[in-house]
Amino acid sequence: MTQQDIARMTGVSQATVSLVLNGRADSDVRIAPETRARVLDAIRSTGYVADPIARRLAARRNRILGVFTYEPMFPAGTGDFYHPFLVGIEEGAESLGCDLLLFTSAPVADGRRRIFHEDNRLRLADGCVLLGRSLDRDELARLVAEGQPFVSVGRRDDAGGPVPYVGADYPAATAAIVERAVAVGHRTLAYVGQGDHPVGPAPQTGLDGQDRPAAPESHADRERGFRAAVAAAGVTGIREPVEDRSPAELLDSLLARGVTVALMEEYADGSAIASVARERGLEIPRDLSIAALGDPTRPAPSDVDFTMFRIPRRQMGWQAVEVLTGLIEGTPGPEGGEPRSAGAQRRGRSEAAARDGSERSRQSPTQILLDCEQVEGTTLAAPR
Amino acid sequence: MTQQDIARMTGVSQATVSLVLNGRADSDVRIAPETRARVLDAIRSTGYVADPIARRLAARRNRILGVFTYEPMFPAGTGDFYHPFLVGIEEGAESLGCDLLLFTSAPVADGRRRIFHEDNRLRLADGCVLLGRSLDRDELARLVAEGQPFVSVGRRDDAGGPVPYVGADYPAATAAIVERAVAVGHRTLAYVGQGDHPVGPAPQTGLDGQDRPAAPESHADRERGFRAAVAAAGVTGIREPVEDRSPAELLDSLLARGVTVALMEEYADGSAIASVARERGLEIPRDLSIAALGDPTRPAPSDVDFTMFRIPRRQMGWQAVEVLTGLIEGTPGPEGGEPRSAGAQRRGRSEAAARDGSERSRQSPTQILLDCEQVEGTTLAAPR
DNA sequence: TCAAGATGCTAATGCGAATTATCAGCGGCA
DNA sequence: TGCCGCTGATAATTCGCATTAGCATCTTGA
Repeated sequence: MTQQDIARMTGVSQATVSLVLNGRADSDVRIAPETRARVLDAIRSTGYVADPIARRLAARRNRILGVFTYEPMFPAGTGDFYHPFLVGIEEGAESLGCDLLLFTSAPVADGRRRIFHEDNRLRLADGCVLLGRSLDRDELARLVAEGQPFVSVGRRDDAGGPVPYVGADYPAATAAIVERAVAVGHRTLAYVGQGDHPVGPAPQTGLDGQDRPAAPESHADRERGFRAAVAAAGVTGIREPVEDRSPAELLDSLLARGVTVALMEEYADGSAIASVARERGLEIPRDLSIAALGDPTRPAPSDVDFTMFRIPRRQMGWQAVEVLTGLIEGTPGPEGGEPRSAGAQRRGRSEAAARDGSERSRQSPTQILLDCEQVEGTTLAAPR
Repeated sequence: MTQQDIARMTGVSQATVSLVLNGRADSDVRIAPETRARVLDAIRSTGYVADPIARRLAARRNRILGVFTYEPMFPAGTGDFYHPFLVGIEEGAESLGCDLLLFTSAPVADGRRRIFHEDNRLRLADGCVLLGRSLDRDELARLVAEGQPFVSVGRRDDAGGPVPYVGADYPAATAAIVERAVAVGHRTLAYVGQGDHPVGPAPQTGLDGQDRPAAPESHADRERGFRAAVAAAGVTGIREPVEDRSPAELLDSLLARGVTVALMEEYADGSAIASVARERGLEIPRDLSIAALGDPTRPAPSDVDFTMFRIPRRQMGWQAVEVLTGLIEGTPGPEGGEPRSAGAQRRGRSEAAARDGSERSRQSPTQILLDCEQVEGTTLAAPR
């Protein structure tokens, strides 16, 4: 079944079938209503549908959004951390009438999937959503350089150009926790997380050579928010690394240094500390306050009602799709214009609440930070 | 970047570039080694990759597998019931070097997504995996009729022809539970599930008119296994519907009828019964045994260690992909042969353990039932 | 009555690759 | 010399659809 077949059936030309199919009714394209009806009838009766592949080849657009994840898409080990992002992405795609292409074919090299490889299939999609704790800088740079439309879920430092993203406002959310802690009387706070990289207000792009992998932006942002808030409040901020130490050792160190509240980069580490503390007969908000800086990335027991903030993961996914389609539309299509396909009419476009500042221009912003939801919880109280 | 560009750069024709790219070395296609090298160099230095779309148009194959779900793909309400299937599907696709296309663009009509609709995008993929408790018969029939390569995750009755599927062996798993119950002394067993449809050994295709929707195969299969096992053991099998009754009413009915063990079609209903029973001071294995016939489909408390069986969801997903690729390869491609694309070489094909009987022919089976894993649990004991 | 516009549709072309038929050059052999 | 066979590469075609220039035919208006 091709347009040619339909054309023969109805005694018109293939071009006419295409025009009718796409509901073209411009002034320079005229089809008699009865002809149109005849063709439509034939289309309906045969159940013909245009071959999306051929369509894409000719029209340069697909209504397919790619999704690339560095980790497996449906992971077993991350406690469904990625799941909410996908929910949001799916919602976004659905409301826009797009299909989602998961790049499961990307081969794994050096323990992670690679976007670019021989037989790269990126171009199958109109654009691409990137998911993962830390994205490869070089690949990111190449995407930017090639002008491939893409969006990262999660803020990313520039990579040879601004990287479009929809991220969570970790600095603000972390600062808010700090402020809450200070408000109830804490004066010695610890930031407990991976590594102990120097963190400045600016993205730390391998100025010092890229030998040591930088902390993922999501971590660096939290720490930055921590430092700023601590400085602003004039209290003591301590940095505690988690690697290579048992929860018990970590707890010892915290107590030894006089820390009264620990801000945990990773929820699961918070659980571990809490559990060790309990074993020692310590009581959690009383002897040591703990706050988690986000949802668990690794599976963690949920018996403790942590003081924390929640990452708006679902919304991030859905807004990422918004931004992406914006980018795609900005990219010149067939002749620098909007694609005309009738089926491609956007349905249910929402007014993506862009918070990144004023609506400075007609153009929608490509870098968005969303607020995190503060959770009261019961693990933060006045220090003894 | 097109093959044409590469061709100009190296002073050869587009055809030559294509031949080199695809590593063609047949006897009727000869390229001088040095020419080949020159072209390959150019390809590498420019980072050129063939446009998958154009490739598909010409070669008629994609390495894209479609995934269609009747419910939202990443649902919030099903307690991640579908998640393991997707994990398996992703694994399968990855090992085969295929991408996954989620048909999120399928519009919803009458409360469910439809496969067939104007502007159908099924053909984007080489084949399609179907996911969902109950698939639409008509759509299934149409898929069969059109010869579209597809596989259902979960057994399906014929629909105008055999439906390829990878399902769980519910009859056997349910029968095993019955046997375990009988072995410890139960004589009056209840099957508690939706509806109360007559169930025969054969698929009940609307002989009686399709007015009343048939039970989904997954339910019918369990019930069939139940009836058969009960009959074989010579004990009493009772049918209890769950709809329109509170767990309390259901419990009353079970006890009134002298049931000593309840086999719960749906895990969550088992939880509900157990909790009501406890509230009344009944003890669960002692006063009433309960077994769940599969993993929870709806979110359910997991505090009870149910006697049950587990659906091999992940494996089902991954085997479905296996079956699907088998079907796709069976379907004649360009000229009834195997596609030649160099990139399309299958990697990591496994010996899909087909249990559906002997290897009767070269052709791999398209209807597979996998064993469920029996879980001992603590909710089945001898009756008082 | 005739140019000027509408109207309705089609031929032709291109998208980027795969594939096939064909062609030019070159030894070797009779 | 002329024919054959072999090598290496290319022109041409195809896939199914979108798009545009343009060709008839039919109305108008003056």
